[in-house]
This record gives sequence, C-alpha cells and structure tokens, in this order.
Amino acid sequence: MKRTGTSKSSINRGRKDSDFFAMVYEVTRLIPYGRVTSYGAIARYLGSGRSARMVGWALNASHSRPEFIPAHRVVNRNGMLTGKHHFGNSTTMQQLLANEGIIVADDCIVNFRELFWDPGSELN
DNA sequence: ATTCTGACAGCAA
DNA sequence: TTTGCTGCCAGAA
Repeated sequence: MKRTGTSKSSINRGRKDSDFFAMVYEVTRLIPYGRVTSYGAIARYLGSGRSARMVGWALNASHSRPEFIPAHRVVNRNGMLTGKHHFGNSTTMQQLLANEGIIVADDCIVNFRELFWDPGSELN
C-alpha cells in the first residue's frame, strides 16, 4: 500500500497528509450539538498535542468551506471564546452557543467542564 | 527558499 | 496569583 509520505497518526481516513485542516474540520463537525471542545483536544486527537495553534488556524480557513463548521463549539482550554472575534461580529459565537443551550458569561462558557467533549475519549 | 504569522498550551519568573 | 516567553506545525507573503 502506498502511504503518501508520513502517516503521522492512524486517523488519516484515506486523505492526504496535507489534510490536517480537513481532519480538523471533520472532528469539529463531529462535535455533538450543545457540546464544546478545545483546540488542544482536537490537536491531540490528530496526533500533535502541541499543535493547537494549527487547529485554530484551520478553523480560520473554515469560513471558506462550503459546509457548515461548528467552529463556535471550539474554544481554548479555559473555555474562553478566544475566536469569537472571527465570527464576523463578536457576539455571533456567543449567540450560536446560546442557541444550543450553552451559557456564555464574560466570554467564558459556563459549566465548560460538563459540556466539554473530548474527541479522543468520546469518539475513540 | 526564507520569514512571519496564527481562533493555543505549557512552563518559568 | 498573574504576566510573559517559548514551543509547536502549517500556510501565506
């Protein structure tokens, strides 16, 4: 079998290695309604636990994606809506979360720990 | 090819 | 405790 270059992790889903972004999009889409996760969790699930910045960068490109990416369900490890500014209006992200029953106070998700969804544990 | 940036996270002071 | 720097990896200029 021809492994296109470096297969970093088992989860390549037959995609090209350069589809780091695609993997991020997939995981992000897998986030259940009303749940949230962190950049680091996704990064770690992808195999590079310390490439959390890449996750955010990928989500930045998610705007160019034809499909809907629930990027509002991805926050930093503090549960803080650090990327809300990228949703057009600074209130869009909070509204989207509130629409799913997620309470956001002072740009922080309330009960973040309860709503946290770990792809590595939940998905497996 | 080289340099800078980026929606983070971890560790040091 | 808070503040700041570094590490990480990939894409854009």
